[in-house]
Amino acid sequence: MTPTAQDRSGSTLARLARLLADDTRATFCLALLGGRAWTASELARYAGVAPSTATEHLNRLIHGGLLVEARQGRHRYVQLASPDVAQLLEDLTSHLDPPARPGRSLRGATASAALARGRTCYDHLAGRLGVEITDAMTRAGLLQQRTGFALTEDGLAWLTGVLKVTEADLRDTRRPVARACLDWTERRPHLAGVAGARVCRHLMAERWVARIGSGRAVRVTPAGEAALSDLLGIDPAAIA
Amino acid sequence: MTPTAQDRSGSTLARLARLLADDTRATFCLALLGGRAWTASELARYAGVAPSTATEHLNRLIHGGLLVEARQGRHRYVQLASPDVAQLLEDLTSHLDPPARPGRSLRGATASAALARGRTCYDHLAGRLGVEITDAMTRAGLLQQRTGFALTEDGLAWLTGVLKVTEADLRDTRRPVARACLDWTERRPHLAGVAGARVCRHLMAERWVARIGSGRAVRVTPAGEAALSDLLGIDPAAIA
DNA sequence: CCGTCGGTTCGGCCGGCACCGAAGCGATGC
DNA sequence: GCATCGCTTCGGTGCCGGCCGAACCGACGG
Repeated sequence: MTPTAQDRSGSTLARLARLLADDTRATFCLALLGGRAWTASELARYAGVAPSTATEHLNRLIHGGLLVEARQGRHRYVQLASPDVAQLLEDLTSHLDPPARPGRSLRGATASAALARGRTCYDHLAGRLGVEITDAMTRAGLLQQRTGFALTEDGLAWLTGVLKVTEADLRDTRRPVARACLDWTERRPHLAGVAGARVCRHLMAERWVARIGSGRAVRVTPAGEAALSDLLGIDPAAIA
Repeated sequence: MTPTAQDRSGSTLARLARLLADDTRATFCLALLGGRAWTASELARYAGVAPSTATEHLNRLIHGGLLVEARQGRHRYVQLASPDVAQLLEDLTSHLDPPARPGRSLRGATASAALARGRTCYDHLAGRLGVEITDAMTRAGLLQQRTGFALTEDGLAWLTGVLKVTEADLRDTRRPVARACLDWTERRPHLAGVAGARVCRHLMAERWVARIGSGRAVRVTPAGEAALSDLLGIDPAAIA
């Protein structure tokens, strides 16, 4: 026990936690976890606070390094500062209490059902869709989760061959190639990291999955159902 | 944008963050991240608050599910509730600002130097020692970090053969066998998960590493230097 | 050029909460 | 038995920060 020599890290941890310790700011961050940039007033309306209140919160989040802004004309666009921040938020949400299934109103129920079915998690896919793709890749021997979480050699070849991802594109960033992201609704791991981002980008580019409205939710297109069934043997019913 | 249908998750995230959003509570949690159980007054003295204040904080942390208590006579021992909570704290600390090298007083400098050299991170090893072991295992082909983070087949055999860990002991828990834990001082990944815990337990049991005092810091014994050099080819100078 | 709109600044209000000291309580030890 | 010790409970205090509305500013559009 070192009475006086306690490292100053407790207070820096507290400072970080304080940024997320408010309902409104937490709501902002989770909305931004979808990966898109939002304007200040969009967020204000979404969270149900006055514009002036939203301004103060955004200032704190930006100053704290969680968000970055891009001003365009009279608009102030904000988004998560980096994949690092996105991972931080994923980590936190994966430790939250059970998702609380019900869903009160019909609107709420259908909206959260859509999120549970498929959504973006910053730059990769999550929800039942994300888990299903991960499981299919594991069954196909492209991914192994027995002694950790990593692509196999076949998986690496699949990414470069089938998805046309270059080796350099996978490698020269400081992020891990593949990591597990624990799904908040499914309580199961799904593929994140650079590989997860590339899979998501490819599926979006081919229009196999598309965003629903402006939120985080995504749906699989008819062409996507066929392609996923073809590429990974995913039963369309599993992701319907 | 769904004005009213925002999922209630923002407020549960905020509730979790609020538990860590206070200097004193954060200091408690980081102290407990060492893995040992502390009494209430130890923590109070360590954080520099009155016993009554510590009681209130502990109640909140326990009620919030981060800590569990064990009462023995007039003592109240607390520790982290689960490896899950430990991982949550690791995740958070790995996203903190740079460690701020200096270290003002001599006492503070030597104490934090000891922590940087080697420490426990709940149930596995961290600091330069943890990173060095991880790197050595990677060089020896026991671990691969190229396409993710996982033990190799050789690594699995090494654990069961050399470290006498049974397959069942590695498998039948819900935790991943191997995962990366980003080191706060080194900014590099080191081995966590069940495998990390077993390596740490084995090294402690053989008295190759030993705790320094009652905190998180550990040191390598002379026997440990020889064993690590022998088993993994680690240069004693690298972990001195 | 003036109206509108997105965003910001400022003042003021209010609730929550971190802290302490004093008093109380059960366990321990002499 | 009494003194001590670890912990808890309870009042009281003070501060921090989340919220709003009103006024303001700059960008845009007719």
